[in-house]
Amino acid sequence: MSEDPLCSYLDSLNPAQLQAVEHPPSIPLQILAGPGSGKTKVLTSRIVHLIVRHGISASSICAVTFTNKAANEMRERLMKILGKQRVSEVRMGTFHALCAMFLRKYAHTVGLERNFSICDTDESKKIIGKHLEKYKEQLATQNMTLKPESVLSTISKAKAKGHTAEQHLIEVSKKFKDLPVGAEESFMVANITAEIYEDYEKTLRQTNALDFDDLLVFGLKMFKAHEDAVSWCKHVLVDEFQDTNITQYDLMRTIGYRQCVTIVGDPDQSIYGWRSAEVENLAKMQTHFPGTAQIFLEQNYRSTGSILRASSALIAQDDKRIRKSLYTSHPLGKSPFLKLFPTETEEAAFMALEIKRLVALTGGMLQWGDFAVLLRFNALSRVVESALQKEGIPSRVLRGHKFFERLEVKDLLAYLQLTDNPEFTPAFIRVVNTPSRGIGEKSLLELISTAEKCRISPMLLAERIFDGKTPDIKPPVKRKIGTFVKIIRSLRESAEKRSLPADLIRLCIDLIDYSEHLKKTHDDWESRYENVLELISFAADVGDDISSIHDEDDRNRETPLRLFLQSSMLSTEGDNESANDAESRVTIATCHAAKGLEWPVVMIPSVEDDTFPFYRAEDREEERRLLYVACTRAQGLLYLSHVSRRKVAGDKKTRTRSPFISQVTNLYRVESGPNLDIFTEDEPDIAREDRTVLSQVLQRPAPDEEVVDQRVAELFVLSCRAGLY
DNA sequence: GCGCGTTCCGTTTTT
DNA sequence: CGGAACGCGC
Ligand SMILES: Nc1ncnc2c1ncn2[C@@H]1O[C@H](COP(=O)(O)OP(=O)(O)OP(=O)(O)O)[C@@H](O)[C@H]1O
Repeated sequence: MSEDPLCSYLDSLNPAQLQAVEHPPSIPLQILAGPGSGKTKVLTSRIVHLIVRHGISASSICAVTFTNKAANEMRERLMKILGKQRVSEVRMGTFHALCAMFLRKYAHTVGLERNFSICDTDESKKIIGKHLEKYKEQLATQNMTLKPESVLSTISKAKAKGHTAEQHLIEVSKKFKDLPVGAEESFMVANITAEIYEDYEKTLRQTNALDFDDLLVFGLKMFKAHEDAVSWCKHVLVDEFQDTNITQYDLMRTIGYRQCVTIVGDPDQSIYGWRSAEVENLAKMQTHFPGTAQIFLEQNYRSTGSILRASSALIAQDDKRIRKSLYTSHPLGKSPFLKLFPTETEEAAFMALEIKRLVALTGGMLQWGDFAVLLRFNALSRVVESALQKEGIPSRVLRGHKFFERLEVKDLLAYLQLTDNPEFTPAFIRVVNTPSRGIGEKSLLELISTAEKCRISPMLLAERIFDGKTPDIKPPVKRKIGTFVKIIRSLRESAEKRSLPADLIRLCIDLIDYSEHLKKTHDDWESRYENVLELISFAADVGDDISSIHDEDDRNRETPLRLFLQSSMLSTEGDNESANDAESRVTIATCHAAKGLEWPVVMIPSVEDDTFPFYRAEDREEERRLLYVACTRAQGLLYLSHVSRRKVAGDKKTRTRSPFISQVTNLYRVESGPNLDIFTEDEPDIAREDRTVLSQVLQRPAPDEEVVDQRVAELFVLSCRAGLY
């Protein structure tokens, strides 16, 4: 074995993994394998191999990850082998981030301004809601209503297939060509939706904005139209390929035009069908890339035998799936725990106490950060959070992009968006009267319609009124709008001097006296102000090296503000959290957010019917796969629980155990004896040999038995006291 | 135009 | 039960 990481990166790979890493770069490759088989590890090693063995320059490699977090982790792993400089040259990120990055540079090739804003789902809904008003009466004649989110979802699905508004309209008329009797209403809805799609696009273009799907659609257009945008690319690698949609697939094809592509994926882990992901892309790749090779990895390195056995039994119930072999050389370990509790309160309390018990029984081999509670949806986190808090266990809740959706964060972001892109009217509407300046609905509507008549943006109109270049509008606003214009101009001036985003936020807070505004308008201003501070610290952490294309020419570099706004729209909470922070707290997250991650101990509450599968789920099998993904995040111990009665939407509902689990236990009851039960109801008593198994699976030193005794005694004393008072 | 009280509604999953 | 939307009175 060599000490030099540039030589030893192949050493820890098994034969199949090695074969995948060394596979000829010019032959398209699919690495298909179950959870924990080292797919991501192989992808990372392959990048190193392409660079050091095949002499492909780092800047010619495009690595697509599913989340920003995954990109950061991969970057960190690569850093240890390749060094900071070279890693920063690899074009790495999500499809969305990569597209955004290149669209800044080549905006003109697809008719965009370089300072385009990214419109989030909330703003999109508002835009659609506005357009929807026109169709209210028409809908009312049929006693129908149409929700903005359903329109947006249709539009999003169309964009995921690469359909423009016009194409979508054609699709609609095709679909309804032989109008079935009784389908008049859905035809009307489809038509109205198609018309709104057109209106919505117009608004986005007018406001110099792209929505999330547009990043992909315009990115694809740009890569196709402008050869310079793709000619740098000598190899494309895509992680979590089973969850790509058609537009993303086309992006891969376009960027990987040299046919040098490597993808990794696992059909059993496809859980984003609801977002138009298509597993079929795997088969499609075989036809579009002739000679595509497949490599299967069958050894799981992550989990104990019994966790893998239970998970495999679970996914095996999906009878449409292709069977796959997956084994582990790890010991069996403790059977996954499956238990019923009366209500969610007892369930959560159990998890908290069990975490404490395990920390003691493992003599500190397990810390808070080694535990994850994985949920079907965010709302389930409430009880868990408070139960952990009550026991003094530190935790962090990964709420995806929700942090950036809080009103105090959105307010400040809107000021900055408007600073960067005065045409981004959604931001103008949000903040022109925040804090109150006496510009209410009437004035606002008047501003917007006047601006439309003059064919300029409301922001520019406001500036012109303030400058006296344009007459004031009906309810006079010149005085009131003056403060606002001055604020935006100060921010703009500072941004042009390439001020740091954190400083710009502080400046903004000062200029609008935002803390005062929060105090006046919200009782919970304290926690809201904490979010403001968190936004500042997020801004301080955004490095410009990772989110922009390196360019010697300073004039071609994006302003720090623009890069910050982009990452705030594209990143999720905890994306760039330090390992330190993650280590000291229990993680609470959704199963979706847990994709690709692993923890020594995983707990999944509410494994009930109507949760798994979720009662409104369109695709039942996808729900099963979701539970499978969650279970396979566990390395050493897995806990599933369900309750008899759960408070849902205010009233108590009777709940039953998830059918996915019942199917498995029924099967095993027939086939095996009681001791071979795939799940157990008994709380695992952690003895010395169990600690040994854990230390083996986690590759950590086993604790000193004396330390264990001491920690257990401490816990006993503490819990006796708690019992007394 | 603003602030407060009321009702009503309905709980996915995310870039 | 908790948040967003609405409506009423100032
Ligand atoms: N050859 C190996 N030797 C030792 N450990 C390995 C090996 N390959 C992978 N591992 C370990 O197994 C775990 C899972 O690896 P990785 O995350 O790459 O799997 P994966 O296939 O991407 O999983 P998933 O599909 O669940 O995302 C990691 O902790 C990794 O370090």
